[in-house]
Amino acid sequence: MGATRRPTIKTVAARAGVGRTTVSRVLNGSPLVSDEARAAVQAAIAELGYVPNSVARSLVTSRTDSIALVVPESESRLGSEPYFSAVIRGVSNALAGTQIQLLLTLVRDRRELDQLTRFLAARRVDGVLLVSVHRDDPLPGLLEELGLPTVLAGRRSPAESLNHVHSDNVGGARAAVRHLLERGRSGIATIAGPLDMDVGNSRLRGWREALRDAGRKVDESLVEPADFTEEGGRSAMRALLERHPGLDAVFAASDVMAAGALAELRGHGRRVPDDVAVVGFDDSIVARHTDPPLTSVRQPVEEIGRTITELLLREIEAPGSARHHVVLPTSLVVRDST
Amino acid sequence: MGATRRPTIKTVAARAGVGRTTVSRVLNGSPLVSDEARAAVQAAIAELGYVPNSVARSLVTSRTDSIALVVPESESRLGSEPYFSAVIRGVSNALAGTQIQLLLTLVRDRRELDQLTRFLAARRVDGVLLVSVHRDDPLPGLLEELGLPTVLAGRRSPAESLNHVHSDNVGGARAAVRHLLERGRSGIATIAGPLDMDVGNSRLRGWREALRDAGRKVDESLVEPADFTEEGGRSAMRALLERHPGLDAVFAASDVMAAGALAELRGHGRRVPDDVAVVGFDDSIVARHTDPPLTSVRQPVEEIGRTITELLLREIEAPGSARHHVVLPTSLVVRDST
DNA sequence: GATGGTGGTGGGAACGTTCCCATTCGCAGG
DNA sequence: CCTGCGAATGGGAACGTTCCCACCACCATC
Repeated sequence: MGATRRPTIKTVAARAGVGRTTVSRVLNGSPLVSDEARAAVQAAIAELGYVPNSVARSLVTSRTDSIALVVPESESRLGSEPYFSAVIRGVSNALAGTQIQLLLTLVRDRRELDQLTRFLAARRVDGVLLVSVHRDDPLPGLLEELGLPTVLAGRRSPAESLNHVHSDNVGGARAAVRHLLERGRSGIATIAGPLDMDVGNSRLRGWREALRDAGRKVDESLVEPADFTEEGGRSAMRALLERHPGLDAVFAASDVMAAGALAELRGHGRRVPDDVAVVGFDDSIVARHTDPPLTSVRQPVEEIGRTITELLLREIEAPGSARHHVVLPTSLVVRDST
Repeated sequence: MGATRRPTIKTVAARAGVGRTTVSRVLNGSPLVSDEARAAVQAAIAELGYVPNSVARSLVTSRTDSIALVVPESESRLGSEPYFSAVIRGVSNALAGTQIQLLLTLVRDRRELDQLTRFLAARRVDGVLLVSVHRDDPLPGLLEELGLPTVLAGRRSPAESLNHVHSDNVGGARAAVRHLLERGRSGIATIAGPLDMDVGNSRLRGWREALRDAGRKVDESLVEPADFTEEGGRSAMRALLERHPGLDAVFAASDVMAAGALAELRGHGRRVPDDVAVVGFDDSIVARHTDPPLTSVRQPVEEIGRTITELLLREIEAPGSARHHVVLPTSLVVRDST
C-alpha cells in the first residue's frame, strides 16, 4: 500500500478534460475561463485532493512567498526581552491575511552571519525584516547591496537610508524625565542603552533635552551605559551610586535594566520611590511585577512589528517605490516607582 | 546598468570548461571529480559569485530544507510567556549547525488553521515542531495522516502516539507541594493549568500525589483551573479565597498565574509568605521580579526546544525509525514566597 | 462576404537543478 | 591484441509550474 504520488496539474487537467494551462488559470483566478471549464477543474481538484506545488511555482515566478525576520542578537536577549515576542506577534498579525510565510533567523556569531549571507544571496526570501540594529552592523549594508527589499525596526543612525520604523525614543525619554522633574527630583541619573545603537543614543538624547529644557545643567557623569540586561542595569546602578550617592531619581532605558537597578538600590538600603524614583522603558510584563511596580514608557511594539511588515509587503509589491520612515508614539505609564 | 541576471550552473560550467553535471558534483561534494576539474569549477564559482538556486534543487530532490515551528495559541500567550522565546532559542541552537531554516507559524483561528493545513499538505516543510498542544487539537492528527515528520513539545495525553518531549510535570509539581508541606503548610490549594492540556493535568496530578503520599486527604474544592494568564491566576485566587478563607499555601501551575495570585492576595491583605505561601512553575523572568520573588519549579525549556529539534532532524533523515518519548527533569528554585 | 477583434483554449518552452545512463579513457589481465 | 573494469565526464530527461504564442470559433462591422 505504497502512498500514491501527489497529483500534479497534469493529472487534474486530464481528469477535468482540459489543458494544463486552463487548470493553471483557474488556480490563479484568471477571468479567461468559461464557467463549465472552471467547474470541471474545481471538481477534479476536489476529487483528487490536488494541492499546487509551490516550489515548482517559485521556480518560474522567482518568488518565494516568504520573508525573513532577522534577529542579530546574542542569545541572551531574545529570552529576557518580551520585546521580540511582541514584534513577532505584530509581524504574524500583518501576515495573517496573506499567503506569505515567516522565517525566523537568529544571528549570534560570525558563522551564522555567513550562513545568512549565502541564504540571502540565494534569494530564498522575498524580503527581510531586520530588528535591533547596531551602528556597525554589516547586515543592512549587505541587504542594500543585494537589492533585497528590507525594512528595519530601529535604525543605524538618524541618517538611515533604508526603510525603517521605530518608536519616538527621544520623546518617550523626555516625557519620563519631565515626569521625574515634576515629582520634584533634582538629581536625575540615567542608565543608558548601548551607545552603538540608535535606541541607546536617542533615549539618552531625550534625557539630555528634558534637562536642558528645564534649565538644568547636564552633568555627563550622571550617565552610565549598559547592555539592556538585568545584570548590566545592576552594575550601572552601582557605578552611579558610587559617583553620586545623593541622586534621587534614575531613568533606565529599559524595564529589564530598571529591574536590575531596583535590586541594587534595595541592596544599598534605598527605598523606592521615597529615596530614589525609578522609570523604565518598554512597559513590558516585567514592569508590572517589580517591587514596587515600575513607572515606564510604553512603546507600541506589536504595532512596530505590524508596520514593518506592511511596509515590506508594499516594497516587495512595488520595489523602490519610496523611502519610508515611520515614527510611532510612546506614552508614559505611571506606577508606584515614582 | 540593469542588474545582470544571476549566474546558473550552466554559466559556471561554461566558464570552467566542464559539463553541468560536473559542477553539480562539485557542489554536492561527490568524490567522482578530478582535482583539476574541481579546482576549475571552484574558481569559476568564486569569479562569478555563483549561488545555487535552492528552489530548483528542491523541485527535483523534493526536500525543502526547512521545518516549521507551529504555535497554536491565542495571541495573548506568546507575549506573556517567556516559554516560547526559550523554546525558539533552543530550536535555533539545534539548527545552527545545519542548513535548515526555521519557519514560525502562529495559529490563532480557524482561518489560519486552514491555511496551515494547505501549507502542510503542499509539503512546504520537511517536518513540523508542534508546541503547546491541547487535547482536542486537530493538528497532531492531521500531521499523522499526512505522514509528515513531527515532534511535539508536550503531548495530547499520556498515551501520545507521536514523538514528543516534555518536562517532568508531575515530578515538578510533587516537589513543589512537598516543599510546602515541609514548610508546615496544611491548607494547600492549587491554581491548575487548562485541563484540556496535558501540562495542566500532569501538574494537577503532581499536587494530588504529593498530598496523598503525605497521607493528607485530597480536597477537590482546593483546585481551581485557569488559563495560564495573569488575569486568570487572579480570579482563580479570588475563587479559592472565597471557598477557603483559611488556606495557607497555593501552588500555581505557572509563574504568570502565580503573579496574578500574588496581586489578588495583596488585595485581600494577606502577607506572602507569612499568611500564604506561593509556588509557581517555569522559573521565568517573572518569578525573579515579583514581590516577593517567587519560589518556582524550573523546567529546562531551552533544552526542550533543542531536543524536539534533534528528534525531528533524526526523523527526517530516517523516517519512522522509532517512536521517541523524552522526559526532561525539573528542579525547585526556592525564593522568598515560601 | 471578407475583415478583424475577442473570449476561450492548449501546446511548447522555460525556470535551474539532480539523476540516470551512455561514453570515453587508461590500464590490468588473459 | 582483445576484453573488462572503474574512474571521470557530459548530455538528456525529469521535477511541476507559468508564460508566451498560436489557434479556433464566434460575432460584429464595413
